[in-house]
Amino acid sequence: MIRVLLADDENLIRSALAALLALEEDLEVVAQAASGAEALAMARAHTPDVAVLDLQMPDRDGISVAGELATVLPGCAVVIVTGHGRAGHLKRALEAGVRGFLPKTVSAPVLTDVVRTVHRGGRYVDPELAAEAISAGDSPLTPREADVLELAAGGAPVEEIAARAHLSPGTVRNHLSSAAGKLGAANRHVAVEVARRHGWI
Amino acid sequence: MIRVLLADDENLIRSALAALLALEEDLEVVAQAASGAEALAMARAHTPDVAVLDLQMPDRDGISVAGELATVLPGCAVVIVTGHGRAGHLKRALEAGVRGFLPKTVSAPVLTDVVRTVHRGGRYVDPELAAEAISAGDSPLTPREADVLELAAGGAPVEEIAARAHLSPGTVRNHLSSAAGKLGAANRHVAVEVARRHGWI
DNA sequence: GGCCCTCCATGACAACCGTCATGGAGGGCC
DNA sequence: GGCCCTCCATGACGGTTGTCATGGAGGGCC
Repeated sequence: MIRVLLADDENLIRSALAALLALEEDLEVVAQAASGAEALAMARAHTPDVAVLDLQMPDRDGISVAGELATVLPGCAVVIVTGHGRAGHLKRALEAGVRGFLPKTVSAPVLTDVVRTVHRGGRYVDPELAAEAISAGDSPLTPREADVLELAAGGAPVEEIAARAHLSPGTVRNHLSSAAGKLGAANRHVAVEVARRHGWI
Repeated sequence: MIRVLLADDENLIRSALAALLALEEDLEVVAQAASGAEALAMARAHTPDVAVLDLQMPDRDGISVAGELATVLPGCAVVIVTGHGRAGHLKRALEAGVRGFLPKTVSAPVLTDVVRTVHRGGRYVDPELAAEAISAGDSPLTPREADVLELAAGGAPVEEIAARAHLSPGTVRNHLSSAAGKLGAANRHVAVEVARRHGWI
């Protein structure tokens, strides 16, 4: 019997996934959590074999939870499930020791199979996402460019970004321009979109 | 026995919800669909009693599907389920004849109860969302302002928006400025964010 | 009809943003 | 040390954007 921890902030989805996993005879959902912090607490309390984490949770993302889980409970394999599959997230997840990475578009049997696979010590990442991650490669943005672009994500004017980053407005414009050029974007706003789509910010 | 149609583009979530509903003795999932068009086709073929539709689907949103369903299959009650609950969407959904409206954060028993409620002819909207919709009120944007703001959503330059809307660039700027003013936004990009958050575009 | 209101459309002006050229700071390599 | 490279920072220039004042079109109301 594989003991599973399930974490997702959307109660309906979490309950539904629990119902789905419970249909399998060799799987048992021993704990559920609605946030990253709760997931860690539940993991300590119930020592599950496999943790299935949603990527997006209100307090912290599933990847940082996975990273902490790797030190707290090394024997527990982690599977990340996400609505929007971004190549950058996959890369960060694998660096954090995640053993399975799936978009929510996969069919139900895939999830149960992946839970079994990672429990046996195997790995699984969605083939389409893997291809995208390989072709996309690393982020072309320098650290400052990524910082500034992130601050620009809310649509803030340049001067406000400059104040927050402790930079001259001219420097901010330059970083934004450089980032937009690297991302093939006509202006910083579409640059933000592109970077988000790739998981680079 | 209540015959249910389930539509959601994320296969995993759809399967999980199906498993959840199948646990209830008085509910039966008679058809599933991964897109709006498929949902309509399935509805014609299987004449379900209740349709549970995701708000966001690749081809068309759940509300437009609900509107068409109301004419094609008047006896079928519609429940909309959504990840991000926006007040504007709720309003549009009710105008389209939707009888139930839920965010995915609700607990599992709520969904099954709502399916039963709408099947009996009742209605249900999430209380928190209802309160937000009432306090938020109608969109303050004029039709043209909403059109132009929607075209600006991708970060396109003004001239491109003007070409698509068959307007002068000056007029486009004016509409954007007016919309931003009404929304309390410093520029059109945050205006887009605000309008999206309220479901006005 | 006459009046008022909102919405739509346009152009002028100032402020903002993207691009360029330039130079300093730090790390890898011979 | 000397060289080269990338990253970071700054200011000047031209195009784009946001704001304002203005006027026409259409609908509701007396």
